[in-house]
Amino acid sequence: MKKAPTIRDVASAAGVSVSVVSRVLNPESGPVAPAKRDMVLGVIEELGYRPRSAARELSVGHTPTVGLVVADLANPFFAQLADRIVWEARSHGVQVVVMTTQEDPHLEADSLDTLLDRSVGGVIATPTGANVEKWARLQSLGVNVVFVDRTIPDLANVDLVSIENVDSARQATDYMLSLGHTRIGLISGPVSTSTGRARIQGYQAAHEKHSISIDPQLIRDVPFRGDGGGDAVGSLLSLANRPTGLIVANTAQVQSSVRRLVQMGVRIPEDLSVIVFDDNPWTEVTSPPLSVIRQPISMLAVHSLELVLGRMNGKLPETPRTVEVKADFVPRSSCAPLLLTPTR
Amino acid sequence: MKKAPTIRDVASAAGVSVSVVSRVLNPESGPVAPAKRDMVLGVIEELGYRPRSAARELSVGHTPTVGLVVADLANPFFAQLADRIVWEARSHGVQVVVMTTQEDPHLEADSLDTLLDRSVGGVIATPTGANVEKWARLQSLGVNVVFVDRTIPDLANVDLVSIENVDSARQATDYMLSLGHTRIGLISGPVSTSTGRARIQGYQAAHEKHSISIDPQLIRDVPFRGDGGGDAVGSLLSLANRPTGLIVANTAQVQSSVRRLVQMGVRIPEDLSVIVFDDNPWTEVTSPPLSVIRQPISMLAVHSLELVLGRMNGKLPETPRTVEVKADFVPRSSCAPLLLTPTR
DNA sequence: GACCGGAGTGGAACCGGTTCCACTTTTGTA
DNA sequence: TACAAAAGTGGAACCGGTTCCACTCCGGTC
Repeated sequence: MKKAPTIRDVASAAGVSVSVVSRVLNPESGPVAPAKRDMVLGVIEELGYRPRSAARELSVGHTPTVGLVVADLANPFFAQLADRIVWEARSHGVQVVVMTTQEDPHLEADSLDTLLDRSVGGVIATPTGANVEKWARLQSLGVNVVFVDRTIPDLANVDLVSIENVDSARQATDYMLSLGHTRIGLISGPVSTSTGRARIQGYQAAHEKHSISIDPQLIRDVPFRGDGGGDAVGSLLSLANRPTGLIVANTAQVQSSVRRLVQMGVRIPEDLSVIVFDDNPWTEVTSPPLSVIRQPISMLAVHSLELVLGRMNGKLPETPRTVEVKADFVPRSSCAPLLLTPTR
Repeated sequence: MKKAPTIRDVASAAGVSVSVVSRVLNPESGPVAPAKRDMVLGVIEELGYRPRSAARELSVGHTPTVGLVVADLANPFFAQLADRIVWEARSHGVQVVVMTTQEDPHLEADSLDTLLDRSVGGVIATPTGANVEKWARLQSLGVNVVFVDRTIPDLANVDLVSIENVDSARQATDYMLSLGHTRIGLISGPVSTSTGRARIQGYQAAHEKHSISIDPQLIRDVPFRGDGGGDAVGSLLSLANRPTGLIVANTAQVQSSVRRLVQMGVRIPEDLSVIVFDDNPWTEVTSPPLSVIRQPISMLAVHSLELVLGRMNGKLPETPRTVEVKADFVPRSSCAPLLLTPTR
């Protein structure tokens, strides 16, 4: 366990000053004679020297690091998002510190403090919806914030990358209505979240277009954590006038909801047509394969990283941006026309 | 965008020296008069002061940060592992920098360099199997390395946390043999990985116990990336004397393998009994639900973090540890006795 | 009443980079 | 040939913490 060489070791081994070595390391910071440059590079190679990022960070005041604050890595949607962001960041030479909130505002607040201590240049987050003042403080200290998937409407000056939530829900609902279903259950995220509200709105819009009134009992906004999806399924299917279609618009509850359907022995699509928000690879191997709203996760990752890096380089206009990417509706065999659905 | 207060701001606002403030921050580093302590804490609170971790890191030489080098967050197994580790680390006040290798030794090498620059105190990793000298160098610079899930036998002095791979594979194979199957396909990870080898070994051990010889054609070691699982399924099922059982012991290829089975219209368990390595929640909602080897992911996370933190605090004996945790075999309805399997 | 030891405090060096500035050498131009 | 501008270099301050050390008070003990 020997200690790593420092810039001064390199300088003295190469017979130059530390300034020269530093300029070799950061070419744009000043000129170096080509011959000397090669020589220094040789010494660096030979000694296996690597600059310590803490030292650099201390003197320049910030790091090429972004914080990623995500609800839950065990949810495949967030896991894939994180995967893409980490990947994309690396290709830009940027590091990612991943934190999870488990949807708990308290933990979220902790995470933000920690990221502040690390003086990250930017944060990409799926906010819980709380901690408004904390987010604002973060921004006032110069940390660039980009929300992805969801947002907090009360917070000004935040970039947002999301899918077209209203439209996606509208499209899924529209499809079911066109198949003749008139009683469609909706399991959404909490109305305290922007995605929850938007998807309910899309659901309503489709009904309006078809001039079909909505039974409020059919809309269930459930928390992301826990087993609310399964419970909602149970409760929806025990309604006197039970729905013939179901849209699960809460990615975190898809698994729970589907499991309950299987446990209850519900036949899909004979008893119930189903569409879920999630392009989880497993949706293809259930029987039948599920119709899904496919979220373009790579696009979300690319855009959010681009935004946060753009802000960090100051290469973006002041005004906050909202990027909405299209989500595809992928029909599979979990939906059938109402005519084929026998009434119980 | 005002700049954050420093320790000197706090000191002058409180009318004390920076030493005192520092001692308030790190109580074990020296005495402070109780009255003064409270006063300084008040000023800290009032100014919203937070110590910058870069400065501390620079002077103490290391950070309470561990690097997590994982193959692929899009794989639910690793995603859950990462989730648990990040979670567990937070409760110890430790940060986690997550990197992914996508099973590429080149990217793995990059990741290690980066972690070195960050002077992390420890690394938890699922190694690709390459970069032996790089790992050794990391250790020689005082970075504690804990491998999880897999290991590199050539590398001495590394802690390892894994499931009982040999035994798990043996158990799964044994179960199938007891059902009367004699031709059991095995899709494992590459033999260049410790898990690949161990699981094949367990498969062989079970056969020996039952005095059944193995047709080498039935063992397919496929890469983690790509679609090797699906291809292996196709090829196994087109053998003249096709297997009546299949064990997928490559977590990354379960999804691909199962998808191919579905696409080919293979009836489970009538045509083929199936066991997979993965306790992915989705295995319960396929039809039929799949028999699985359930990896105790939380245990893996807890142990690996405990090991790496223990090493960082120097509270562990020198000798490397190997922790093997039991993996449960969970029988579901994807396996049937051979008698019920019609011969084609 | 002199002496000792420990609590409490401040000064300043240090960690390993970056960068400003002053200085010397080269190059280019009139 | 003379002189200005540019290229190249080294010294030293600085970023914001930690920690060693010297120093001043105390109270307690013979």
